[in-house]
Amino acid sequence: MAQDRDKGLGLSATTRTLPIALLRAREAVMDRFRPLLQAHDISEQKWRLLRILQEDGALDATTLAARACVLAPSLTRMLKALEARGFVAIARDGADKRRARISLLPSGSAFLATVAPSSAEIYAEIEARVGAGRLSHLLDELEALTRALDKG
Amino acid sequence: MAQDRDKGLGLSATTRTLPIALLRAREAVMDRFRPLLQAHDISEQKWRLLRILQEDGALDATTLAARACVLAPSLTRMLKALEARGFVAIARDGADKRRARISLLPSGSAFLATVAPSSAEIYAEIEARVGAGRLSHLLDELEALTRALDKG
DNA sequence: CGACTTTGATTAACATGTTAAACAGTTGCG
DNA sequence: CGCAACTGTTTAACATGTTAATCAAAGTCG
Repeated sequence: MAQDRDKGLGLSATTRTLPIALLRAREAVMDRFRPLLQAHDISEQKWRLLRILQEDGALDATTLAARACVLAPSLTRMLKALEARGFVAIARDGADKRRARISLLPSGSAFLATVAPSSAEIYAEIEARVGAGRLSHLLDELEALTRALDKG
Repeated sequence: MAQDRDKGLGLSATTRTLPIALLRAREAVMDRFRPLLQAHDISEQKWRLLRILQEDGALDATTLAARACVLAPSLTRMLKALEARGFVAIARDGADKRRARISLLPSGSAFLATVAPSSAEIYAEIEARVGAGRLSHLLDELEALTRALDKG
């Protein structure tokens, strides 16, 4: 939109650019969750891995990395930690021995069950603050944006 | 929204949660900018610092960190690199010697001018793909979300 | 079959995120 | 004034992001 642009460089005002607006919004959201995750000694990224595994079942490393939005090297390191904690198992695929098959162990599942209620509570608080309809609409728009940019 | 919830833990589907949706959207956007920033040997975060300084003028470290969404320790390290490259100057405030005053140098300004056209071009491509009205609306909603969560 | 390419995962090296601690400068108050 | 609390920045230590390089296992093609 023309009114978002400055005169000098043809760039939008920083508050009206997707990279910064998305970053600030995400920080505002995560600030609400960080105390909970910290209390349970789990990072935001590892929590994401557990959530994806719980939702999709066992996955190979590449798929898990893509769904959780982490890069392969980060995944390797985090999986070691989650394995050491007894939350996941890492096995080699029988058919293709390059592939790692990551699965959620019972104690990982139990951990999810422990933290989930507080997490849902925080999310409900956010939903109440923003408005359920508005939040749902925003998620739709974010999904549309992602799809519009993802390929092509 | 009820249909976003699973039966087991009371958590929303990962694709319908703000943290992951915002992360994926941001990744999709940044994937478009990364090649440009890489070609000019500047990180996404340092580019943000330069943009904020250009927009707001000289700032103290705390304010700059808040606007650019970086933490103080990261800022310290990045400013050293930007100072070494001749893009910014770091001076002590006269009145309060604890405060660092960060200002954009001419060569930093020139660098911004060099990269800006390509950046604007990429942003225009995104705008065309998503739709200008839709994008503007999304930015409004993101700003509203951030404000709704930022304090209280 | 054997050399070449490709693929999935890991390792390496460095930048940034993140929390806690240190440190100097400032403020408040007896 | 002098000491205690506080503030802005830096340092330290470790986790994660990021790219390039490595490695083993599959696939390709002669």
